[in-house]
Amino acid sequence: MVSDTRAADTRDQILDAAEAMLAEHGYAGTSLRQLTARANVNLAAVNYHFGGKEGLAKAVLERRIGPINRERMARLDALERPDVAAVVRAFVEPPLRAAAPDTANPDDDSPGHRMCRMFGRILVEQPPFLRAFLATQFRTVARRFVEALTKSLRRQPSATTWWRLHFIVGAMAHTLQNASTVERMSEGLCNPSDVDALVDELVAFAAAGFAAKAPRRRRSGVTRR
Amino acid sequence: MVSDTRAADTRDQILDAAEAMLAEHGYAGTSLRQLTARANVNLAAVNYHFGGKEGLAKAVLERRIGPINRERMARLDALERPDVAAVVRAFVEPPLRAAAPDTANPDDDSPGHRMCRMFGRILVEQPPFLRAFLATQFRTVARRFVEALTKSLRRQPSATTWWRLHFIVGAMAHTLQNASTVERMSEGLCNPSDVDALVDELVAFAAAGFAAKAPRRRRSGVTRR
DNA sequence: GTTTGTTTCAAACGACCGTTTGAAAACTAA
DNA sequence: TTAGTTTTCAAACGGTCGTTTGAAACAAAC
Repeated sequence: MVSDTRAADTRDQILDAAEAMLAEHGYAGTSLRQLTARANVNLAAVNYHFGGKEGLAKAVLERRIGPINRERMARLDALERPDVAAVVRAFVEPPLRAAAPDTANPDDDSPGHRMCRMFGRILVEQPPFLRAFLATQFRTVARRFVEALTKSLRRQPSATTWWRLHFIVGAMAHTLQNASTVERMSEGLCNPSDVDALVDELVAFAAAGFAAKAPRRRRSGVTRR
Repeated sequence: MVSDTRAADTRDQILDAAEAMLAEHGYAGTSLRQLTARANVNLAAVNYHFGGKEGLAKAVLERRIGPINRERMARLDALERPDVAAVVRAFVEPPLRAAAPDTANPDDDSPGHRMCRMFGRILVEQPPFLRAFLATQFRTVARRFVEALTKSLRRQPSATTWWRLHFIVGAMAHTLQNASTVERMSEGLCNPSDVDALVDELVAFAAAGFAAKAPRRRRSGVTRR
């Protein structure tokens, strides 16, 4: 055992650079050569510390997902009377909030922004080797929130419940990934940097959507499998 | 001018193969060699017909986005009394519906499924060179729907309106891309192949979210730029 | 048949990819 | 200092990438 800072330093530099590049170019679009150059680290360090590109991606995710999911759980547990909006907020706020931890110096390359874009990106890209990993990371959280949401509405878990949680994840991921798009299209009306407002918007939208009456089941047409 | 079918055939074979591979591996993850092998076409044909990989990607998108956006507009125009749900449906149904054009033979590799996954994938990946292209393709549609939605609620266009349209796009894109995830996590409760049900779910969710009371504006914290 | 223009094809180009290697360097513990 | 371990580094490996090239195959016009 060696209490060395060299290794930890390069590990962190690699993780930070990887987060930035995954946010911008995705997994397939990120090369270890650009990455290590940016991190001022030798190319072989990635394989030495993380075993390869896939291991690096997992480590990047692990470093962020854990704390966020723990905070989600904590917020959920802390709710005394959990109405829909509160549960939705417990679900969407931790990841969105992590986007702007640095209110004093909020620029586009702040760690929070990078982390957020990386998160949104990976959530939708889902390289094959990450599917299992992501599933284990999110399964229990998803279950608990589906439970809490159905209970808050005094309903039974159903396909509608799962669909709606899925929609919320999609809205969040797309927002994290493409915040600048909405700003451009709305010609500045929307300001993605105002995280408070963004969280309020998403919570209001998602809570109302979640509380909506479930669509009546059609006489189903084709049902495969 | 030569009225030849050779050229048109290889063009279409390339486009079909590209659609399938973009759906599965995204832009950066798709190689022209695998692509041309799958299309039974010479490697150089891509550069000959489309000028390169980027030109091919644009052509793949152009072939699908045009019809879908035209149908969105047509449906919007056809609404006599456009309430929120109807407008939302006019927006989300054409792309989702295009996922299952072949009810007689609906398997996972149907053109609709492939197209849909490609669409969802590109919408969130947004390779840099496509950003301008996508913006022009969607700007007018987005404007018209924001108009229609605000009118249906007798409101003024606001940041909230744009945010919510953005959320809907995100929910849709994420669903197109990760339909299998929700099926797995819900342990079969959700069946992404039942497009009718899926459209109803998304419309109910999105319409309710859109009609919700706008969140009251906080005393804003940081407002950058 | 010859000519002209279009489309296909095999081969190669240079560049970049992720990974491996073996030695040098840095550090710890004795 | 010495021995042993951990970490860095330059170099190279085998492959795949997108693109280019020049000749062959093809269709139509003369």
